[in-house]
Amino acid sequence: MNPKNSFFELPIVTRAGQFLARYSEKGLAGLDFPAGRASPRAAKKEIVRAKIRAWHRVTETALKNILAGRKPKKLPPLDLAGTEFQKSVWNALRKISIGKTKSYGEIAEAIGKPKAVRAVGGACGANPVPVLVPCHRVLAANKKLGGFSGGLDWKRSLLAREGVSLPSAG
DNA sequence: TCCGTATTGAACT
DNA sequence: AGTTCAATACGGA
Repeated sequence: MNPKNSFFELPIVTRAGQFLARYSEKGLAGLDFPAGRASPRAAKKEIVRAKIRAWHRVTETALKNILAGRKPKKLPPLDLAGTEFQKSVWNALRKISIGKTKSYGEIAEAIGKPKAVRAVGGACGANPVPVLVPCHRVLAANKKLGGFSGGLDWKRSLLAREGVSLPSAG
């Protein structure tokens, strides 16, 4: 009985595809982009606690709101596994509101380590809960896209949904 | 300890 | 305008 394996994975079906939310006993621990294939292993036989079902409802609503370009009223509790540095970065990311962007350098300054720009990029890539923790709102200094673990198409798409216009070829 | 990284800014062509 | 290079902080092996 590994506590590590006791994650609950539940699908979230949106217009943009089927996301996969992963919950620990403490809250939302991960969110995966649609993988192209609907993973049936998400539907487990295990009894999902009412607690987690409630979180899942909140997650679903929040995710759909963001995909529609609206600010979610409520987020589920987050159980993000990471170092203190990463958590401080993710916390800073959550302060970026819908439709706004910041650069990696600005995030680095926000957490009091202005030189740690590259490390900030690393922490963004390690973000277990994209979209809800808006790692996609971080651009490079010259408004270039930078990178995105879910694929640059997703980053572009998410920003477009929030009304952010990119200077890409324009 | 060494290597890679979703950076950045400056120098060079 | 595109390319290369060094600086820098952090995480994984």
